Amino acid sequence: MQKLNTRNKILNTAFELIYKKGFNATSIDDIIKHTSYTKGAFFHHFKTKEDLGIALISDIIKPGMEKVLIIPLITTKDPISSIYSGIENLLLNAELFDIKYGCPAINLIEEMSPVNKRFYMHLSQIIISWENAIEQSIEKAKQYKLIRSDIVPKEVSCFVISGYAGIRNLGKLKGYECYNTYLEGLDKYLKSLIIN
Amino acid sequence: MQKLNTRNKILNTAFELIYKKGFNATSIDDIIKHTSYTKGAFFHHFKTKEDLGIALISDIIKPGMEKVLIIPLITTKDPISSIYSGIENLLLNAELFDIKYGCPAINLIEEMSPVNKRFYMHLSQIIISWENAIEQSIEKAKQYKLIRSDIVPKEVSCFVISGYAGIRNLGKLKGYECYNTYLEGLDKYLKSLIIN
DNA sequence: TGCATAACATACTAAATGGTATGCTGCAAA
DNA sequence: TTTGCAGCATACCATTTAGTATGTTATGCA
Repeated sequence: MQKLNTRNKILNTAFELIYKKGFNATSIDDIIKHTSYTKGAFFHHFKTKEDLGIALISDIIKPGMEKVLIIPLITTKDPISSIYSGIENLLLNAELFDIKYGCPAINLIEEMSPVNKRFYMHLSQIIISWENAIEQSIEKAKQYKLIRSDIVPKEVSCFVISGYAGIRNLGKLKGYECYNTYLEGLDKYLKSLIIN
Repeated sequence: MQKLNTRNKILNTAFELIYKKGFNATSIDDIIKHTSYTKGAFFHHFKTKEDLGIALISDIIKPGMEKVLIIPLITTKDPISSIYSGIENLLLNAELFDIKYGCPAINLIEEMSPVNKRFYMHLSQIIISWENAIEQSIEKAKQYKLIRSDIVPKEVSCFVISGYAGIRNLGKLKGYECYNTYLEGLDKYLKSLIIN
């Protein structure tokens, strides 16, 4: 559990604001206005606004994604349904998230990865970890004879991850209805991999 | 064809910059610096920066999406392969686009639709048009007995559109390789709808 | 206890930002 | 020929921005 020291309080506040408004559109003044601290505290704990963004990814986003999407995949005995339930959990059960604002990680990929190398590197690492976890799950499922032998792990991970990223985008326009529609589609797709 | 008057020159320049850097991160000064005009010209043709953004959607993005994704679907005799080829064209053959910067429409949905009602309305309209075109194509394909009767049009449109949006996001991190991987997956998915 | 340093607060700055006020110029209509 | 206005240019402005300079206070440690 995260200790609620000053740094983490600022970080959590920044996370919520940046999640809802975007990184560039959220000012440092705006962040500290939502805490009990001042600019001195902010720049004592973070050298630049960019550093805050990177800390946000490392300390909040990355652990959050790993907890829901990656750890379960490593430990499970049922890889296919774990791929599904990780995404389902993230879509339906993440209390901090609001469908209107999508997924913090995907938002930052969209906004920052093309224009900032540090953001790009750190965000890439999260997605690569997820990819690897999915691909290893598929391999595992192959060994267990759970899925067809002609399935290409990299294709599945690409299809699953882009589907998640996309529904987070579409959800901003269409609301919860499309989450369920997408989850049905994902379920059918994953089941189509299984040996009959 | 767009007449290259002052307004359209500014609009085209703004489109390129906003496409690459995002709406908020692109300043009016930056836009006019890339044209032969000044701030007076800008505010003569656009009341506010927001108005420029909306004009960008109406005059450039919407017609572009309609031309590649919607018009072909309305006129085709082969709905399923037209759904595929529209996306393939947009991914591989749009010269103005760079995989690093994704899709202008998807970018604006991500950045602006949660925080600006006018952006939300105009961008929604584009996606709804695409949805409708896909769903009507699926209906048409059903009538032609090309696809299974149990296929739900809304599910297909949701799956296809979110897939496109998602691969635009993932592409920013992973480059062209994943476009081809995704297109293979899309092809397999669409063919799974066809009657054997 | 004394003291160094961490942990903040306050006040400030230079640059950038969206937008305005005002002026000039050429052209079309009367 | 004059007049009005579209189509710009120039100069300006208030606000916001990330970041700094300089303090003050708390705290751990010798």
